[in-house]
Amino acid sequence: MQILSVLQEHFRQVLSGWVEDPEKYVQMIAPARDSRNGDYQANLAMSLAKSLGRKPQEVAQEIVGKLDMADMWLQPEVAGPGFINLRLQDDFLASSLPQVASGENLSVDKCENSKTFVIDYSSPNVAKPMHVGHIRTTVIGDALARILRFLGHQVISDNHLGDWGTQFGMIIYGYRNFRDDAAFEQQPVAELSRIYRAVQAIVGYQSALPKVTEAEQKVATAQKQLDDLEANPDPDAKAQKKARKAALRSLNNAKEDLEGLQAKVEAVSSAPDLLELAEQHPAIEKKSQLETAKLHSGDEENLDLWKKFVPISLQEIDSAYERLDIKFDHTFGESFYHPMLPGVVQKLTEQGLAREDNGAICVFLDEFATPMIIQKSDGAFLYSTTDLATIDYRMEHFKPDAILYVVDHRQGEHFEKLFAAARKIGYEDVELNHVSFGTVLGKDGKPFKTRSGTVMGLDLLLDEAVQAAYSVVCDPERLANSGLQDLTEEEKLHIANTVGLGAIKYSDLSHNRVNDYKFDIGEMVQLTGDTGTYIQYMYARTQSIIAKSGVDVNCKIVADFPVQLAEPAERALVLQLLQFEDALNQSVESYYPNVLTAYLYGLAKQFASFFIECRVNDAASEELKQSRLAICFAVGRVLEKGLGLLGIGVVPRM
RNA sequence: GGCUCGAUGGUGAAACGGAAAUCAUCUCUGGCUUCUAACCAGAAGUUCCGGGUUCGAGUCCUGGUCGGGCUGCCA
Repeated sequence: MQILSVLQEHFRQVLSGWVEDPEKYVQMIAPARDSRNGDYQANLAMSLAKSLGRKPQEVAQEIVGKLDMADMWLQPEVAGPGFINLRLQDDFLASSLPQVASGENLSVDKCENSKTFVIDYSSPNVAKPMHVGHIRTTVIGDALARILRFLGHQVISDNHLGDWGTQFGMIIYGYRNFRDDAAFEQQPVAELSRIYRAVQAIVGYQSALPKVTEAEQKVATAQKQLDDLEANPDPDAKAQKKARKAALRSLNNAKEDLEGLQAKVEAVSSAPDLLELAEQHPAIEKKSQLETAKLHSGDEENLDLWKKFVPISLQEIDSAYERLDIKFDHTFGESFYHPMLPGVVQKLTEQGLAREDNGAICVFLDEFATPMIIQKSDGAFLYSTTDLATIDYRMEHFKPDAILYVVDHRQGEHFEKLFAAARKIGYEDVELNHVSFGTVLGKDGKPFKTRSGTVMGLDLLLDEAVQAAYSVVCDPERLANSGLQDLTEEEKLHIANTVGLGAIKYSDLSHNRVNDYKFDIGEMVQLTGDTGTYIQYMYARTQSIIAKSGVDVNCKIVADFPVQLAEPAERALVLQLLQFEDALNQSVESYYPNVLTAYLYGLAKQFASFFIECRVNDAASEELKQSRLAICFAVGRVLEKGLGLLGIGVVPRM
């Protein structure tokens, strides 16, 4: 049940007919941050008093006097400047636990106004290797889809594959000119990947090579400027400082540019086979672009190659999804929308929403200085064109209330323009939301991205996480100390897999998505701290206690166990269990999965306190033992379900 | 230049405008050897700086500083 909404309803009844905007005040009720201030707190009396011109404490008292909530609450208390502190009755908590322990949906109600969501996430480029950057969109999108579904919403997940991009020109060119037939026969995925990387490296090499000298000069110039500045400082100290800073900055920029170029050159010049190819195939970028253009204009040979390559690349992508347990309802890639693009441009032009400017077809938007270009001067369409076609398609076929785009924050402006254009077209009722997220950084704080072709492929990354999990969780000494020496190697591998993959997902989801975050596998699999591993471990402990109880604990039996809340740790734990639904709702309100991870971590920690303070299997009485078993069982269910909604599995022993 | 996002103990993070800023981690001290010690207690802050709004500001507004991103034909 949603305790918060029940509580808000009590206040709504008191406030309506008394104040103008009761909703505004009802929103000021929240779970107490500190248990010393009750279970929930209403912080509305202060601001209400202000608008009424009365004393806050007096107003708080009056509200408390009018509240009728003896059903499940203790008498509210007014504290401090006018806080109303609310505490649930122990009887209510105790009698509600069986619903969590036995109820089909863990006492979570299906929401009343179910909405239809289209969630657009993951969207890898076919034929480009997947890497760490794809994890965030995939994991966040998947978690949102699962949570919204569990709450009773209709969710359509759509993987907007990049299957029509310029990478195909590169692969087609490479395939024609330097494929290894035997390799392609045996391992087509690997061979295509090799071809793609080779062409990409050569493109980088050929474009970087002529720029190196210039970049070196820029570094020298910047260095000289800085030296001059230090030799002849500006008499004005402040101006000098500013000028020096600017000079230092441009020097650093120049150095970074140069290093980037050198890395690209180095990547090829240090590999004799690539160097040879680079010399045999000058202007490979241009040639690749021609192949792409041919493909897009319907050239049959290239189209045949495309049809041959796409399923091969998809195999690799699908195996990653399988490992991560990710499923989509639809996978409409860019190629799916390609035939609709001329129509989109034509329609917008006819409606007067788009017009030609400098050879390109643009949609001008009042809020933006630059237009959204929907057709290039060479006639080619862009990402924005495809996105508009996609909105058309989704609105027509899915009739959604909301479309969520789980895409990194660099595309913020693109989506703002896209949404503005969509509204102009007439899609005004649908919620269009860019669920943006920050960059994944390496341990050094720099973007965890490809520098000179040294990409950490997704598969390797997952392997590494599983391995790290194995060494932490399956450490022989630990297993011996924990009574787990009987685990077979197969079981250990299963545990490491669940823990390793869970660790990556949890780490990603537990960070506020708008911030950048550092990707550190070692940290993620730690058994202490705010990690998925810790929560999985606490789950295993609930199961371990149940297994040792000698009682066949299951949903049906637990429903009849009497619940006692003698210890503070028991009460706090049960309260937390009943707040699961509140946490889920808050989590999807603005699409922040870290709200749910924080809840689960809190629950796990609360269970750890309970574990220390409340003996279960040698409790003072049989009734107390049953009560505590019911609590353990409910905690296990909520942890399992909560992690499950994040796409993370559990194991009974670890 | 314009737009935009960020800055919180040494490190990494959390906090619908609410009370005394919450956790983890490192280091140090002290505890158990009890259903898995993966635990418990103690030691760290001018929430980047200045103004403002508010009964109340890490949170909102404004001006700086620093950093990331975007900025007409990439996605």
